[in-house]
Amino acid sequence: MSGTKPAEPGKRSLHLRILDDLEGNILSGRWPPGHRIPFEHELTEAYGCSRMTVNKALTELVRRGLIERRRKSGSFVSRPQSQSAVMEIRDIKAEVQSLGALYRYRRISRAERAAGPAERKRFDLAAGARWVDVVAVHLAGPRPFCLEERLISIDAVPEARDEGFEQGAPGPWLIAHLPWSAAEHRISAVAADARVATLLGIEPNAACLVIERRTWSGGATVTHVRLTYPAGSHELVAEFAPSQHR
Amino acid sequence: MSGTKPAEPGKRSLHLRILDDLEGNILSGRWPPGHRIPFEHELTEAYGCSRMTVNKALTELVRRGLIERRRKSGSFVSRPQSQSAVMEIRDIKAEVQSLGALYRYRRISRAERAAGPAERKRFDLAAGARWVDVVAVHLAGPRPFCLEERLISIDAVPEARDEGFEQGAPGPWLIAHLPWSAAEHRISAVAADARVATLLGIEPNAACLVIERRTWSGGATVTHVRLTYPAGSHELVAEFAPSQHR
DNA sequence: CAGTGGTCTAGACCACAGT
DNA sequence: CTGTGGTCTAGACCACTGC
Repeated sequence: MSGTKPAEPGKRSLHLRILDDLEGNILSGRWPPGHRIPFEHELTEAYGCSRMTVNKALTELVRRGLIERRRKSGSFVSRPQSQSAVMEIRDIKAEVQSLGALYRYRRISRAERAAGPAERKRFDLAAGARWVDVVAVHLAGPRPFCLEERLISIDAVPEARDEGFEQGAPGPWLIAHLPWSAAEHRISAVAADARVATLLGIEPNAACLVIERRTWSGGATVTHVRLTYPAGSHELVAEFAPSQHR
Repeated sequence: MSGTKPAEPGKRSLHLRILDDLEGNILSGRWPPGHRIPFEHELTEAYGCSRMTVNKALTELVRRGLIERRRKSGSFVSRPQSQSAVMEIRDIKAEVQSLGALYRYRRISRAERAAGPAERKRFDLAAGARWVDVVAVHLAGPRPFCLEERLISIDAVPEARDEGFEQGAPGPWLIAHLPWSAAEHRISAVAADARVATLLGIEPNAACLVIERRTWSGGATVTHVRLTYPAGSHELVAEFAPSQHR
């Protein structure tokens, strides 16, 4: 009377198929943040399986941070957490303030322009793609702390057209306007060129830490940011403990 | 007839307790890599619960990479994978070779010495703790690629006493001799001082990327390494996609 | 109070790898 | 063939929370 559904040959197990389906709906944006996903008993019916099976998929989505669950209310698509939970790249404002310094933000320039051919290739953009191109400096007290060079795809985030980014940095603004996305970080050291040295108030050729983050969703780049920190002002820390059940 | 064990108040759920117990045995080293952990039916008996419950804990251990399971044979403690699966910090040799260059390794010095007071404090070491202190250069073709400054705790890895590290780098050697451990990375940019500049064949004050990795197990630091790359020779890449079921 | 998720059971069939 | 893990079922009781 029990022990059925032995997983047909060549097929992934049922709970993985359910997981893929749900995750697909979330990552594609079909189910935006805040959306209530079907109840367990509804999924049970839809897939013709027992509750434990759908529960396994839903539990995994919780672990991945894609949904949050509340008794009596249901399960809801989470809002993407700031940047990346893996490598703690926090909000620059919070970082400066945690150093005990006064945080200030100064926009240097903002332009709207077409993506060049090299950019289109590097960032998987369609022909005719356009950027909002922002340059800004984050300050800790009197000293420049970090130079931000930001590109935002107008196709992906059309609201960026109406934003001057004069008062607030693009990063926090984007978090509220971005769908679920993947990110890639590149971290390197460079010698400051003349322009960067001027903007950061350091000597030309001084050592800098550069963090580039490319964020994309559904194949195309959504935003790209290059953060340049004078040597010594910033350290990236990542801890990899084998376990940390919150 | 069913529906028992409602999780006593104040207690974590049973599968989490089982998970903690097993994980404790692995991370403490009581169950070394390769050790066969109890079969599901044995755990079922030991905890007086159903198979699904122990399976939930074991499945989570697989997900965390702490065990591997083979039908008919059982479940075994995994060997710690090279460095960190999260941030791809690969073997330096492999990295150089993937650039198409000839890899060479040159040990500069090796010493055995007591840890200083500052080190003991920073690294949670007992009084009288001793290091094996190795300095070496990794080369890509004719050019220095990376400077390695390595400390190995003799208490944690006594076999290091018998190793000269003249032929092979400490990193690969350690992977075979280390128990499960946690790691913390610090990434920063620095200007090369005179000594580093000489060893790497670059100008003094040239920009360098520095990766420091501290590895510890059971409270005390096992090894600490500082890798210094000339700017441009090395980039750290980390991708954070929301999903990647292997 | 009622509906949802959180957890658990006591089985079951199957695939797979050692013997 | 046998023993292990992989998966699934059809229930169950409980805790929490919104109404």
